[in-house]
Amino acid sequence: MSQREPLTRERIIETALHLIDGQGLGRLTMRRLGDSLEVEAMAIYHHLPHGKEQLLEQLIAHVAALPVPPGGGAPRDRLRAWAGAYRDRLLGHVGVMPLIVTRRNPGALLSTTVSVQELLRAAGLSEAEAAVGAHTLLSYLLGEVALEARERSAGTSPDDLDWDGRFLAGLDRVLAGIA
Amino acid sequence: MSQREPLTRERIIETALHLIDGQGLGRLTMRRLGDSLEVEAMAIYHHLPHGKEQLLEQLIAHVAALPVPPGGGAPRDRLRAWAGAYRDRLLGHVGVMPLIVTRRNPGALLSTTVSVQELLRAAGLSEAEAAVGAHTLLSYLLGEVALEARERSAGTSPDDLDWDGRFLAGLDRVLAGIA
DNA sequence: TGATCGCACCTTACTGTGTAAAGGGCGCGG
DNA sequence: CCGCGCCCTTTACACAGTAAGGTGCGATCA
Repeated sequence: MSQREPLTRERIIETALHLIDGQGLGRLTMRRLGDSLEVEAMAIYHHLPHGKEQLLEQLIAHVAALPVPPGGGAPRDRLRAWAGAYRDRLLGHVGVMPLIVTRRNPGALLSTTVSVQELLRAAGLSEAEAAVGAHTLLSYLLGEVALEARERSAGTSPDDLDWDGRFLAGLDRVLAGIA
Repeated sequence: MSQREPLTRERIIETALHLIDGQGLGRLTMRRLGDSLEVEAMAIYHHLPHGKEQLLEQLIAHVAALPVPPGGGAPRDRLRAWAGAYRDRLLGHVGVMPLIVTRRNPGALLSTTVSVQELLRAAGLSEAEAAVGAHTLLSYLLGEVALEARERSAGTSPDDLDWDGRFLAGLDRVLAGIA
């Protein structure tokens, strides 16, 4: 009895994410993660040979990869919708933001950027303009969420700023310059 | 002989910054910092009672506080000039970026934001518009530099992207939506 | 002058971290 | 029934931050 389900890379990552969401990035520890998985810490290395480095990389990929969904409509509207969804995703895992913004990660953010870039390209912009536009939008979005996450990670937030409104207002200003 | 100069908070912070710039944030250690200062690690606690936490806080304040300089000229030009200077400052200490973007810091970024906000206010924008504008510009700037820093912290950069050009192009698009 | 005191620094030691290395044990093919 | 290989555990190490208390030296004052 009490058959625990098998240890897999997916289960490790999801548990780690859950741990971060519940207790904060600072408390994500190999041993604690092991405890949550009902396994010794070293068992994790069997599925993630490069240890914590690899774990964090996977976490970034899991949270930060969210390309613009295909579909029709005005480019600006599609971008606005996507940006809102992306921000929600990121704010849903504020603890991972430091990793996303900080750690070099080949691919995770790239795929997202590329999808934005392609949308802009399809909307008629030149390759160069699309590249600048995508980079600008992603910079704003990540910067904004990072600032927001910073503030929210304080204790009970005494500042009841209208983050949503501020984000949307800024987003419109940025989009105006892009598409 | 070999009188070492007295240990002060300023000397500690500058040495720490130098250490980060030279070896990376990951190698900033109390003991290593002590070595650089020719002092035992615990001596630092006499000048920074809250230890590493306080040290990092001071580092952020030292690097991230750079208000818009007073002066005349078109608001947009002043903002463009300031943004370029701020980015240079941040890129001059890429190792500190993770701290700036990540750690809650009461004041350091705030004073900078406020100075931008006041410039916009003086340029004729309403309080609300100025707040949104300042927040948007700072979000873009920090996001852009964070992405840039991430990429540059890779080994010898094989990607010879024109970061400066991209930053300036994006900056103009953002400024167009603000002032 | 000599005793006293307190500042600035050092010594020691503890907890917690990531992870290398090697040891089980259990199921499965021969 | 044997041995092998996959997963996991055990053990151990170097290094992190820092609490607690000791130490020496210059300044102060009788």
